[in-house]
Order: sequence, then C-alpha cells, then structure tokens
Amino acid sequence: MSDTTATDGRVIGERALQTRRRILETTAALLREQGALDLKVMDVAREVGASPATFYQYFADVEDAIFALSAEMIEKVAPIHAQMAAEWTEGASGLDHARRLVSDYTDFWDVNGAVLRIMLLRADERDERFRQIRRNYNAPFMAAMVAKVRAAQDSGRLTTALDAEATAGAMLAALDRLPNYREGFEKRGTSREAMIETVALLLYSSLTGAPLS
Amino acid sequence: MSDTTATDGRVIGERALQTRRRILETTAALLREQGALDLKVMDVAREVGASPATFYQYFADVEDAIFALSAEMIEKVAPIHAQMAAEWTEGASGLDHARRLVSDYTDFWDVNGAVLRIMLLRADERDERFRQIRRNYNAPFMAAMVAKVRAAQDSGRLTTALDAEATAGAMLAALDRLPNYREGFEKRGTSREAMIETVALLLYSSLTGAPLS
DNA sequence: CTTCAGTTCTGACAATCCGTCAGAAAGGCG
DNA sequence: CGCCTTTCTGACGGATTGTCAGAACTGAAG
Repeated sequence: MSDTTATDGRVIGERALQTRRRILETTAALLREQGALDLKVMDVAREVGASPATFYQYFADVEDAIFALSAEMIEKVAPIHAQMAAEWTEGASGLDHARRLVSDYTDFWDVNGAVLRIMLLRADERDERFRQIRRNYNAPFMAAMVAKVRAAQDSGRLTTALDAEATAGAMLAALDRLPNYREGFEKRGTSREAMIETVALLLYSSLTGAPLS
Repeated sequence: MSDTTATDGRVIGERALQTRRRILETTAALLREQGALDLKVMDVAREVGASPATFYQYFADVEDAIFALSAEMIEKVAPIHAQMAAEWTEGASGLDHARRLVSDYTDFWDVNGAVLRIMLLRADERDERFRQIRRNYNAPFMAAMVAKVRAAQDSGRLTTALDAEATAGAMLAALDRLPNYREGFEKRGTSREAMIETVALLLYSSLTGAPLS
C-alpha cells in the first residue's frame, strides 16, 4: 500500500524509483531557482536529461510532483516534532526549548522553503489534497502548543480570553512567515539570532502567560 | 508619469482603460476560483471575450497582470493604514484599536486573499518587483507597530530583549496567515470572533507589554 | 551466450498555448 | 462623409502538453 506507483498504477522497481527521485530532486531545485509560477514539465525533463514522457510516467503535472515533495515534508519535519514532544512534556526551562524550536524550524524553512511555500499556497487556495498534507504537517505543532496553552490556562497563569487553537495558529504563522522576511530584516540590522530570540520570547509568553515586561 | 501604458509604452485612452480593467477583474476572479499555478493567458482572454493578443497588449503574461493587481493592493489597504495611524497615536484604549485592526484586516484578506497570496509568494521567491510592492504594502503596518514596541520599551513596560522589527513582523505574520486557517478553525469550533479576539490580545500584549495572565 | 518476459524509457504525434505581427475595426474630428 | 488615431484581432511560427506504440534495457532461465 505504501509502495510507490506510476501514473498507470503499477508498482515500480528499483530503476524507476531512482528516476522518480531524480525528477523530484530536480523539481525541488528548479523550484528554488525560478519559483513555481512558470515551472514547466519541459524544464524538469530537460534538466533531468529525460523525455517529457518519462516525467508523465510518474506525475500528472508539475503540481503533482510538488505534491509528492510536500508529502515528504511530513517525514522530514518529524525530528523537530519529536524534539518538541520530548522537551515540552516536562514543565521546566520552557524558554530554552522555545529557542531551540524556533531555531531548528527556521533552519528547516531555509532548506525546504520553496516546497513549503507551494504547499501552503495550494492549501490556502482550498485544494483538498494539499490541505490534508498541511493538516498532517501542522498537527503535531498545533497539538503541542494547544496543550501548553490549555495547561497554562488551567493553572491560572494565562488568560482564558485567548482561544487555544487560535493562539497556537498565530505562533505557527509567525514561525512559517518570518523566515521569508529574514533577508529584509538583516538588511536593516536585525540579525538571525535577534529574530529567533524575539519569536522564542513571544512564543514562550503566549503559551505560558509569562510577562513580556 | 502615473499614466497607464500598454506594453509598447504608449499612454492609453478611455476605451483601452476599460479593457485593461476587465482583464484585471477577470484575472482576479479566475485567481480566486482556480488558483495561480495553472492560470493561462488563454483562460483570461476567453473569459473576457477577447483575443489573446488583446491581453498581451496590456500585460506581458499572467504574472504581470497579478503584479498590477498587487500594486493596487497598496491603495486598497490604505484606509486600514489610515485608521490605524489615527487611532494609535493617542495612547489610550489600545486593545479596542487592536481588535478593530485585526477585524478589518481579516475582512481585507477575505476579499483580496487570492492576490495577496501571490504577492507574498513571489516576494518570498525573491522577485524584486514583488518585493518592492510587499515593502510598500507592509511599511505602514510595520512602522506603526515598531513605534508602539519602541515606545513601550522606552517606558519600561516591555522587555528590550524583544527586537522591535521582529516583533512587528511576527504579528504581521499572524495577521497575514491566520485568515487562511479560519475555515479549519471554524470546523473545530473556533469562531471568527474568537480568532480575532485572540490575535488582538496577542498583538496588544506584544506591542505594549500588557500581561496575558 | 542467447532467448525471453517484464520493466522502463522515448520518438513522434495531435492538441493546445505562447507571443507577435500586419492589418482590420472602432471611434473621434473637421 | 473622408481622414487619422487608437484599439482590437486573425493568423502565424514556435513551444509545451499529454499520449501512444514500440524501442531499449534488465535480469533470469536455458
């Protein structure tokens, strides 16, 4: 069931798997270089050194290849989830854990941003396939943060005027968009470290009720 | 200088202006319906009821039309900027002002999201033209928020461990991404009002140092 | 080494889209 | 109505899309 298949449905062998992977890596590379809006099947095929027909053997179109890359993001981000889950269970030293999360996740965006942007775009554009991926991609982050908020609210440290899901979503939004602004920030004197420290503080404060003063 | 021109550079008259506008509106409508990735010049031309050649008289390609739509976002968002500038000068009743900003800006996203998403995408993908638009679009928000943060820091109500620009950016990120999650939130019981209240609280707290407990 | 069956890849094709002309249509003015 | 300017389009060469039938490759069996 988790076997990789061609567009005609047949399960593919070792050689085909390598071709499929070359196509995916090339798609990701071109996505980084030239963006998604005018990325053609022809571009990928030429770069791979294969016939366009080969591309269509594995993917319906470029978006379908980006979808496959998006699906892989779920596994790729798993270590960050795991780290977070491990650290956030104990109640202590939350700020350091927030710093690590923000730092690791910013690095993750620096590597995988080109794919993540299209995953979010297509999900925002209401494509159900991509929404499913986005949900699975976000769920562990959301669950961990929502739990933190609820715990802080239950113990009276954080106001119940905050909606737990919306609070988690707002922090995830910051994590997902700020890496895209880093270049502009650095041009105006805000270093990567300052950005990470700031987001970590905001995250920590929002999830625990710790004051920002 | 601010006259609208065709692709060959000539200044266009009344009839052509209307054609150009019909093309822009149609592009925006199709963008809402089917997203940006497979929006063809042909689709727009057919829907407008004109020859593709007419489209190319005004725009180099679909992305160029979206660029024009993005540029218009700057004027369209100006009332929100103005409202914010007017309210945020006085120091009082900040939370209500935050609520209004979040509510108005969420409405703005609901109407213009399809264009805003591509504007942000192309800027994130390092396209200088779109970056320029994004900068102008964001600048008033950023300026107002940065000023708030600095003022709160100067009066000792907000920790100087926060970078003012990064703080403003994080809040802007929440404003720009949360409308895209609203549908999912509502399915799980978080209403639009709860979302707005939450973001307003987070915004108010981050900009002023007001505690969340 | 040769044959053979299954797998993978590709050349070639019709259909569509791209982008550009020269010239047709529409509109205004004397 | 003629004339000029602006605007629009049919038609074209070129490129991309998506689909075949069959060619090339692979490994295993004889």
